Amino acid sequence: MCFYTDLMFTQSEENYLKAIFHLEQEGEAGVATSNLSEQLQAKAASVTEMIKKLADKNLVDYQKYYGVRLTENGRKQALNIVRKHRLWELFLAEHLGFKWDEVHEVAEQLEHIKSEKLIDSIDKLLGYPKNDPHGDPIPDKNGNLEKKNKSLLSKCKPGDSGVIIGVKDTSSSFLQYLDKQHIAIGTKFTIQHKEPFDGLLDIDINTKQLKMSHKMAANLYVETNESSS
Amino acid sequence: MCFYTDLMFTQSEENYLKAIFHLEQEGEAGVATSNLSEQLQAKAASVTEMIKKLADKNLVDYQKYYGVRLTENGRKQALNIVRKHRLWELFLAEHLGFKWDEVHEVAEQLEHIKSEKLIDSIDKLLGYPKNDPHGDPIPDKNGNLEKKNKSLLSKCKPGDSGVIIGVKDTSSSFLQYLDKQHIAIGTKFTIQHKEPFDGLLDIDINTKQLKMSHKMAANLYVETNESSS
DNA sequence: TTAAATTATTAGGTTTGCCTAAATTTTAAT
DNA sequence: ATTAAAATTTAGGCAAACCTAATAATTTAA
Repeated sequence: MCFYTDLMFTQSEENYLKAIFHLEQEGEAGVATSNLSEQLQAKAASVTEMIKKLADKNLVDYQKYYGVRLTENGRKQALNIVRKHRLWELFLAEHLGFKWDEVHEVAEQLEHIKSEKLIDSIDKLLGYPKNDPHGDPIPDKNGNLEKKNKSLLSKCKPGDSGVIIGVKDTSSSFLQYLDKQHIAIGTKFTIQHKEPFDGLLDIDINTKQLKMSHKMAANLYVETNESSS
Repeated sequence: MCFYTDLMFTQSEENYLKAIFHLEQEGEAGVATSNLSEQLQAKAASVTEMIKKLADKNLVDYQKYYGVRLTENGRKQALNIVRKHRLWELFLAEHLGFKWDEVHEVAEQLEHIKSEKLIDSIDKLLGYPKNDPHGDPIPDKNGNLEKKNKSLLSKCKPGDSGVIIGVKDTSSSFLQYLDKQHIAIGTKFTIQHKEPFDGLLDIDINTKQLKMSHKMAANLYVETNESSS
């Protein structure tokens, strides 16, 4: 029984909306079938099929062969799912002792629970938080998403200092690697030296001096007070 | 990806297991297709079909035309779902301010989330509780279900006193009616008089004298110190 | 600019879980 | 004991969401 004029969506539809949203965030205007196919671990043919369904429901604009974009309504729905996902992640971390590399998988399931009261209560319990355990912003109830101007640590220059505010790669292996190095959201750093050849950084972090690979730096979002130069 | 030799079940399969479990509790040895059909709001033909699938997976013993019973493994799985349902109900009530008539619907969804760590954490957070908000016992991790000897208030005789320990009907309307009368789990009572004609009770409850219909009394589980008679 | 390679779509299948209608078995009543 | 009623199962379909294989459009590169 569904009392809403506002339709409800299947888990699969929700996953598509979320995937399109994330790929749009990555820059492309017009998300390609192949990218969705990869993101969703489904064959391209399946993606085309679902895209058509979403287009029929006015959740996406679709032009054959030229990819897909969220409509305003589609974006609103996607943001709501992202909101739920990130709130659940934070709940798991803060109230149930999950580590930041453990929250994603379970949140993938919890995000599909249909109860406005439930998610609003979780939001309240958490104190209307702004960011999830990976530093990603949590959309508010109205779909407003804070757009912090974050940059990648790999773009910083010697002399720059700042704070880690997020991770790009959220894989368990990367997050556990960060744990091992005691790097977390909020950790402060100063760049001492950057090797021109391979981008290897000498970086002050946690009162220690560390050699950080370019690959690692390219997966850390930072907020900097740029050095005067 | 499923790492368990122990299979995982679809939501629908889980709902069937749970429904069979509940109907077995109601007494019948051999749950009828028609009862499952009613409980699950599905047509009898659909039930027969699913029963066969569960029988193939050794979750139920099935004899055509003579109903279905859980196997030992089926019972174990059913208890696990019941456990999750009741823990979620209590979590919603205790940590998110849900009223006892609001918890069931959401728990119906949450019970299907697949994460042992999640439910164990909730269990721990709640302090390994023994009962859900309706007074029903919560199976432990090993599938042990406390079997309290509860009886119905409607079976009590004048002079009996005791405590409300559970509700049989868990519909919103009944639960809200109880709220209105300030009757809850733990509420004490003494029966003053019982009308032979229609079972209407004069009952001391909440320091007030109340007329309680037989129908209402037949939906309240109690623990009594029977009057010496 | 045209052919080859890549990408996307269509066509036709599969599985799950539901349905209706028809056939069968059990149960109840005379 | 027989028949009518009720319950159950079988048979055949449908929609969702996936798949493979074949076809078509676009892009790239010679």
